[in-house]
Amino acid sequence: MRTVEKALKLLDFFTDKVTEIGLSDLARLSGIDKATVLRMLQDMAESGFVEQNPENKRWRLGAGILRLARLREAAQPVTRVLTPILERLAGETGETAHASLLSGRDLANIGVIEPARANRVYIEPGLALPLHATASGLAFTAFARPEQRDRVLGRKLSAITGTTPVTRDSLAAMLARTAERGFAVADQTYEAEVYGLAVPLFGPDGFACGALAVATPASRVSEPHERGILAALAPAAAEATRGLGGRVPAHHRITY
Amino acid sequence: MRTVEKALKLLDFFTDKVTEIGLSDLARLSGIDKATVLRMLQDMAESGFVEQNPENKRWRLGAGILRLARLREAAQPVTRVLTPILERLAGETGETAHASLLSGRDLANIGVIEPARANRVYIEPGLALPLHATASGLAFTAFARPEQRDRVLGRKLSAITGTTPVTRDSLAAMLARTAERGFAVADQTYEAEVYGLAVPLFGPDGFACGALAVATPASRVSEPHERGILAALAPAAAEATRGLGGRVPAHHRITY
DNA sequence: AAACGTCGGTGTAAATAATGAACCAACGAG
DNA sequence: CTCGTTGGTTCATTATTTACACCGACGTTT
Repeated sequence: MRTVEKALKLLDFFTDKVTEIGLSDLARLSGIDKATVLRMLQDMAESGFVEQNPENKRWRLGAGILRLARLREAAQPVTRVLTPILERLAGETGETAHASLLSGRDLANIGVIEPARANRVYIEPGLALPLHATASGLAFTAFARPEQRDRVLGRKLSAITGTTPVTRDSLAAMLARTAERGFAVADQTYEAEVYGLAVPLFGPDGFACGALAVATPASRVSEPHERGILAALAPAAAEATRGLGGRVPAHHRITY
Repeated sequence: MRTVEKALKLLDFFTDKVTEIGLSDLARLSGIDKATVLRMLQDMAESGFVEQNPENKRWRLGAGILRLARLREAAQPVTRVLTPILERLAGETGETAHASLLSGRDLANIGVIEPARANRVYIEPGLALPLHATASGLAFTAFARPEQRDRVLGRKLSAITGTTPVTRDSLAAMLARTAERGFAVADQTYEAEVYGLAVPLFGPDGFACGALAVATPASRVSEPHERGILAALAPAAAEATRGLGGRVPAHHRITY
C-alpha cells in the first residue's frame, strides 16, 4: 500500500474524545509496525500536521492543520457561509443541523449547530460520514457525478446498524428514491434512535459537493415534523449552494 | 528523502493567492517528477487533504483539512480563544495584530485582525513565519525549549531582507536581547517597511508555544507608539496564554 | 491545416526508501 | 525485584517509490 496514504490514515484515529495517542497505541490501532508509525509521525510533525506533547510523549493534531484550514477558508469561505445558515436551520427546526463536504472516500462533517432543547441528537465535530449509511451521504451520492456514484455502489458496504443498506441493490434503490424526491432519509442507518433528513449541496458544475442535514431523535419523527424540517431545509440548502458559489441544477425538486 | 515529508511539502505551495495548481506547475515548483507528484496528490486526495477541480483538473486544498481543524479546535479551542483577544488588541493599538503557533519548522499564522485604518500592514492568512526573521519567531524562540532554540541556531539562516539576521551570532544576540526584555522587535527583517513587536505565548510547561504580535508600518514607529503597543500586547498575551491552558513562567517580565 | 508546445495521465525497469524483527533504556505496578 | 509496559533505535531485507519515455488531447502559431 502507498506510504503517504497510510501515514495520513493515522490522523483518522484522532477523534472528538481521543485527542492524544501514544506511539504504541497508534501502532496497535493501525496495525502498522511501531518503527514505521514513529517515522511517519515524525515526518508529519515536520509539516505541523501532528505534534508531540513534550510532557507525556503522546501525539496530537498539530497547528499546521489550522494554518491550512485558514488558507482554504481564504480561498473559499465555507465555514463562514454555512455557520449562519446552520444556526437558522437549527433554530427553525428545533433539531441538530449539520453540513458536510466530500473529503476523500466519505463526507467530512464541517459544521454542526445543536438546538436549545434537552433531547437532541449529538453529532461529533469533525466526524467522517460514510456515504452509504447516512442521510447526508445518500443525498450527496444521489446527485454526485456519475463516476462518484458508481464508485460508491462498487464498494463493499459495511453494516453499521441493523438497517444500514449492505447490498448493492438496496443502496441503489435508496439512491433512486432520493434522486426522485430530491432529499434523503436515513432511518437509524448509522446510529440507533437517530433519524436523518438531508438535501444535497451543489458545486458550480451542478453536481453535489456535499450535503445539508437535520438529525432528529427517532421518537420525535412524525409526518408534520418531517414536513416542517423539509420546509426549512430546502431553502437553507439553496442558499448554502449559492453561498458556496454553486448552482442548483434545474431538475432538482424537493417533493415530499 | 522521506516520501511523506515530500508529499506534505506540496501543500506549502498553496497560498492566499495561489489557491489552485495544475499538475505540471506543481511538479515544476517542487522539482519532483510529474508522475510522482500525481501519485502523491492522489494519495492525499484519498484522505481529503487535496481535491481536484473536475472542470480544469487543477488541484486545491481539500475539505478534509477543515474536518481535522474542527477536531483540533474541539480538543483545544485555539481560534475561538485568540480571535476576541486579537480584535481587542487591533482596536487598542490601531495596528494589525496576529497570533501564531509552532508548526513544524516555523510558526503557523493562525489568526489576523486588521485595524480600521487605511495605512495598515497586511498579513497573509495562513502564512508560515520563519523563526529567525520575524518578531513572532524571535519571541517564540527566545522562550522555547532549549532544544528547539538550539535547532534554530543550528540552521542556515536565509536572508529575506537586508536586515534579516543571517549569522548564528547575530541571531543569538537578538535572542538574548529578546529574552532579557521579554519581547521581540523585528525592524524590517521579513518585509520592507514593516516593523514588528511580539510577545511569546506559553504552554503548560512554561515554554513558549507561539507568539502574539503587532505589526506596524515602519514610518509610524516612535517611542510613544511602541510603548502604547507593548502596554496592550503584554496583558493580551498573558490572557491568551491563560486561555490556551498555558502558564506564564515567573521569570518573564516585559521591560521596555 | 500542419507543426509545435503544452497539458494530464500511464507504463515500465531500475534503484531507492520503507519495512519490521530484535533490541535498548526507562518507568510503574505488583 | 520482577514483570510488563512505554518510547525509541538499529539494520538487513524487500517492496515501494522513482523517473524516463510515451500517449492522446487541447490551443496557438505558423
